Amino acid sequence: MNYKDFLENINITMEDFCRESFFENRDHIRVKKEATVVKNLQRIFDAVFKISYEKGFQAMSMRDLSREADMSMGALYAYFSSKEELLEIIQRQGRAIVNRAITVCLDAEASPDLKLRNLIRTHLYLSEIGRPWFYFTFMEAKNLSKKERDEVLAMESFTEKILVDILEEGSAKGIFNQKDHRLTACMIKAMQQEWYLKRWKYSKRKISVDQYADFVLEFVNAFLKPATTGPGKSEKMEDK
Amino acid sequence: MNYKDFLENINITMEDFCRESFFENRDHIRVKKEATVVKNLQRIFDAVFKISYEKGFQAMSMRDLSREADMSMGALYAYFSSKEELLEIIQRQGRAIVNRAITVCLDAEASPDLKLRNLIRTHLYLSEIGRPWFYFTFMEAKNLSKKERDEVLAMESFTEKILVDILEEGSAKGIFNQKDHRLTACMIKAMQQEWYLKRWKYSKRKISVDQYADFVLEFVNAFLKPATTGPGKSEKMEDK
DNA sequence: GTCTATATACGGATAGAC
DNA sequence: GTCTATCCGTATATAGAC
Repeated sequence: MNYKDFLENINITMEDFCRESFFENRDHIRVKKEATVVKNLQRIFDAVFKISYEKGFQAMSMRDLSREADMSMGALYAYFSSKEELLEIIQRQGRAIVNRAITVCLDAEASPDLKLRNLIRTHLYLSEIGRPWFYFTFMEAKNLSKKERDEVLAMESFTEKILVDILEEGSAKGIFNQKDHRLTACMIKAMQQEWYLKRWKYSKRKISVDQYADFVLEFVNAFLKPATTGPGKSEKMEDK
Repeated sequence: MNYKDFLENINITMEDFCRESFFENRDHIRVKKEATVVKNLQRIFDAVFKISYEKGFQAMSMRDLSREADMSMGALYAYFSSKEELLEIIQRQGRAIVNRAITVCLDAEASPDLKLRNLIRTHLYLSEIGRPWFYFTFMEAKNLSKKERDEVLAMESFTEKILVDILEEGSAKGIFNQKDHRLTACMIKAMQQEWYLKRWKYSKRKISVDQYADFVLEFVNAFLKPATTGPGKSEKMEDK
């Protein structure tokens, strides 16, 4: 699997994001025509991501947003009832999509090393498509209400747990080493986050998400390789 | 070296931080008595870190700060001329201290693997002492003026460069492998950042900074170990 | 040196015209 | 559905008393 394959299989665009947001929140959205809502939500969300990337969600005024999205204040408030609700809608919708994509990519039949490879790639590719959202969520999580913040933490635990389960399975089968699986999972997550938190750096250096993913996998596999004290299964747990 | 040794050798306390801030900014600080300034700066900075950790610097009002630091608005403004200046003072002072500590820990005589070990530990231990500052800087860098933001980026490049140099030296001497040193440096930095960005997680799990440092070193070393499959350097534990 | 009180601007949110 | 005009609270920053 590479990024191109991934894009062809999973089909998630900004438009899907907006359309789903519309269906999820249609009770609260005063405008009723789907096409209009989708079009405007797209402008709103793009503007939120852009301004938040530059100076943070808290520092973004509704007037900033109105200017960037090219809509009046009044029009904006037809789509959400408060700035906080806007934040929540974006967070919730993103979580739903990530959740779904991660769950779909898990294949109970595959071997642990394939599962791990698949999961790491999927997460990186997902964060490449939805980079603005991933960055936004990481930076703005602390501004959420307690209830919403707990959801973010639950998400973090959820993805970590999946990694740990795979590592344990591989460890039991002798494919991976017997080190601390939870810490290993944390390192993997740190490397995944690095990709969307420092994206500017990799853009500048022209490192593609595929190159990055390959490197992370190599890095992780070097650590996971079981101790090969004798002439046993010394190499290659590797690749498709 | 472990955290305890580090603490005994390097002596950096919050008070030092405040005293140096005073000397650096005495022109702009209306209060002149050192003891008073140091005491009050400490209250101010502690309060800034606390509130910013909870809701971010932008969302912190000067009234919040006044309440938390137990000083009046008027008193606060005797120590800085604007909220933005306050932010800059904190950022600058922290950078100066980190810079000094990193530079001091470099030992030109040591072997690359020792240098690397030393540098990774120093950075982790430093971020353990100055956790509030590290977290703060990461999260609030985007709120700085362009000039200050460039300083943060320069700092990032600086520490990355030191890592890359060590990796190259080790690589040349056959102690490390021949992989992409810049990407390796990025992975190391990502793992260092993980420590102060997700500190709550490790506190909850009772993982000490020493345990974390050991784990990171093990992780990194597994990757850096030169391929020793046989005579000659047949790399590739990898394919694709 | 520190306080209280206040100037002034800007924030989120809404009413009502079109 | 969208716009303009506006309400009103809260923000930063300062003046002047003590």
